[in-house]
Amino acid sequence: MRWNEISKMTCSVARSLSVVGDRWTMLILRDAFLGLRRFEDFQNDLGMTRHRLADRLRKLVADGILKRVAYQSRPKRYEYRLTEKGIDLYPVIVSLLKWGDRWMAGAEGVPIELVHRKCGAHITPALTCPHCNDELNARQMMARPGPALLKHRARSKNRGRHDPPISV
Amino acid sequence: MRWNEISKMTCSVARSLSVVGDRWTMLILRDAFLGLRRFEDFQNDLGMTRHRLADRLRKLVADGILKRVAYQSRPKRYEYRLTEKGIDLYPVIVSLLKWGDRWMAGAEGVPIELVHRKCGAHITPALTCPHCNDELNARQMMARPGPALLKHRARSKNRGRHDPPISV
DNA sequence: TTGACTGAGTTCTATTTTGGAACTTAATAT
DNA sequence: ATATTAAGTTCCAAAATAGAACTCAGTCAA
Repeated sequence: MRWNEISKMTCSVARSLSVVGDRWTMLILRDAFLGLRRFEDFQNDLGMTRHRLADRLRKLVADGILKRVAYQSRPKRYEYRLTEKGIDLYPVIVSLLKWGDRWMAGAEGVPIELVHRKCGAHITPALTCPHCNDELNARQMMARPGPALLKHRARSKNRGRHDPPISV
Repeated sequence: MRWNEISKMTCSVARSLSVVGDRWTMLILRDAFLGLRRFEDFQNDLGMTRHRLADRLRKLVADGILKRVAYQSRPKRYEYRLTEKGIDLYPVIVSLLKWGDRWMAGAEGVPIELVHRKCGAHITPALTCPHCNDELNARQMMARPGPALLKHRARSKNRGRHDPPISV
C-alpha cells in the first residue's frame, strides 16, 4: 500500500496523518505555533531544503491548514499563517511536546515551558474526561466502532480479528 | 539537514518526532492501542510491506516503545506490546483522532468512539489546564524558553529572530 | 544606471527510503 | 511426504529527499 492511500482508511488517525504525517510537516507547524510565518524564517530555523519546504507549505495551504497571505506588494511577498483548522492541531503538538519532555529530555531540563495566559500558571496540559474531569490515560479508555466503521464493515464484510469493541 | 539529525534539536517536539515521526510508525501504534500485537495482524491491518513493518517494529523496540515478548516456544514466536513509554503516547494518538474526527470525517460519522471506563461516558478527551481546569486552545497559551533552551542559547549565541518568549 | 541585495521560490543531480513480490526457516498438522 | 503458519529476509524498481546552484522581481546605495 502506498502512503497516499492511507487517507482512504476508515480511521481518523490515518486521515490526520495523511495531512500532517509527512516528514517535516509537524515541525513546520511547531514553528508556526511559535510565531514564524515567512519562508526564510522556516528555512533558517528548520534547516530543511528550500525545495521540500516549498512543497510542504504548498501542501499545507492546499489542505487548509495554513493560508498564504500577502504582507507587502512590490515586490509581492507572502507569509503563511495558521487557519482555524491549523490552530486546532495544537493538542497534537502539545502532546508530542509533553511526551518529549518526559521521555527525551536530557539533564539540562526541558527546552520550552508553557504558560496559560488566563491563570498565569506554568503548566503541562493534560488530557481529561470532559464528563468527570479526571485526567485520562490509555488504560482507562475503551474504543468501540463508530457509525462510519459500522457502515464500512457492513459494506465490505471483511470481518477480521479485531472487529469487536476493543480495549486499549 | 537530514531527518535523522532532528533528534539533536533542542526541542521536545522534534525529539518525539525523531522516534514516532516516521511513516507508518504512528499507525502501528494506533493498532497497538487497539490491541494488536502480532506481526501478521499489523501487516494485514495496515497493508504495509513486511519489510518496512519489520524495520519499524525493530526501531520501536530499540526505542523502548514496544517490547518483543515470546508468546510461544517451538516454534519461537514473538509479539509486540506497548511499554509504559509507549502507552504514554496515547494523548498523541487521541489528539490525532480527535482532529481527524472534526476535520476529516465524512457524512458517515466518525470511525471510532471512545468510552471512559470509569464514568462510562462516551467522550472526546480534551486538553485542559491542570491548574484552573479550563479547556485549552492555542490562543490561550504562551511559550517561553525553558532551561535547556536557555543553556543552548548561551552556548551557541546564535540569537535569532524568534528568540524571546513567544505567543502561539 | 550599474551592481549588490532580498525574499520566495525553482531546477538539477545524487542519495536515501519505500514498495512489491518472492523467498526462508522452524515447527506443527494432515 | 506435503501443506500450513508465523515471523521474518532478500532483491529490485520506484518514489521521496538532500544539497547546492539558479531564477526573478523589485529595492537600495553609490
